[in-house]
Amino acid sequence: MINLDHRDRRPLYMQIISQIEDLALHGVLQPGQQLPSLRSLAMDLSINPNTIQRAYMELESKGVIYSVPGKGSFLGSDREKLISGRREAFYKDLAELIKMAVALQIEKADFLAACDRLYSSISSISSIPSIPSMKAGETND
Amino acid sequence: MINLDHRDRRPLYMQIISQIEDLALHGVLQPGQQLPSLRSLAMDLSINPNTIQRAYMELESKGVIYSVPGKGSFLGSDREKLISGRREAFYKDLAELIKMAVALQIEKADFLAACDRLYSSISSISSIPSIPSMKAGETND
DNA sequence: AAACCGTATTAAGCGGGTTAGTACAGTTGA
DNA sequence: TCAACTGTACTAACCCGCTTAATACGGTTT
Repeated sequence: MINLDHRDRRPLYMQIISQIEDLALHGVLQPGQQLPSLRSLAMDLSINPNTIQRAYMELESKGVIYSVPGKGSFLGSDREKLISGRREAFYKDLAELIKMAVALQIEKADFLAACDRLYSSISSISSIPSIPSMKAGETND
Repeated sequence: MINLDHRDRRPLYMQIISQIEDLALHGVLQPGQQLPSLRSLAMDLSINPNTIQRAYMELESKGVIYSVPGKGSFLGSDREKLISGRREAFYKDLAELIKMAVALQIEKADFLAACDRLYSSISSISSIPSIPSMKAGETND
């Protein structure tokens, strides 16, 4: 469900945060759905529970998930807010990237053509997956 | 000449590296031009000479600058290589960003329109400066 | 010779990230 | 009720990358 990349400069807890957000964005995680427990996910990833706790804590403060002592942690219900937040960050990154394009003297037409081409090839690959959904049976509700 | 940003997550030596590369790309630094000495730049930025040393060392290993013991450090002569290296990184970043756009379900047309608009506004602001070029005879400061 | 230059090395400190261990309270199901 | 979960909280220790500090050496310039 979650993959940690040790070549990634970002700390583990940040990787976990963004990957859970990604799963929520792609619909692999559904609103209200229970997340793995601190300890089980920690064991799963072979890292310390405290690291998961930190990720969950920040996810909760961002309003992405909510936790109930004794029960578990669950995905929040506002996917829209998550998307809008991500879009904000996205356009900020885009502006930074275009600054770089200008500095590199990449012509506008060339840049737009590259965007066009890349968008097509990428969108054809990463079609939205049709939700696996965890083991049927006693999952929460 | 160089500004360090303590809010920047990147370490000082990396900020120095990229800023010197930027200066070279924009032509503020000319091929063969002498860079500030380790100690003077360190004093200028109020940091330790070893940090400058590390930045210069990596810049040299990247072929951006070359150093002559007893003389100083100088900008290399291959601006083209620098640009092509940057472009490579640029298109890699662009691909990453577009992946994000697809994930955020930003329509291709909207994305391209945003690129168009942003490019125009950014390029109009950051027109390439017509090289100040320091006073002849005097090395930098 | 003096004042620069880059290079090299060792030691220390700092801070963020991570681990480890423990403890406590709420929930759940047998 | 008891056992096994859950999240929460806290402290101590550790690792590691970054940075500082203090030297030392050899080349260049005037």
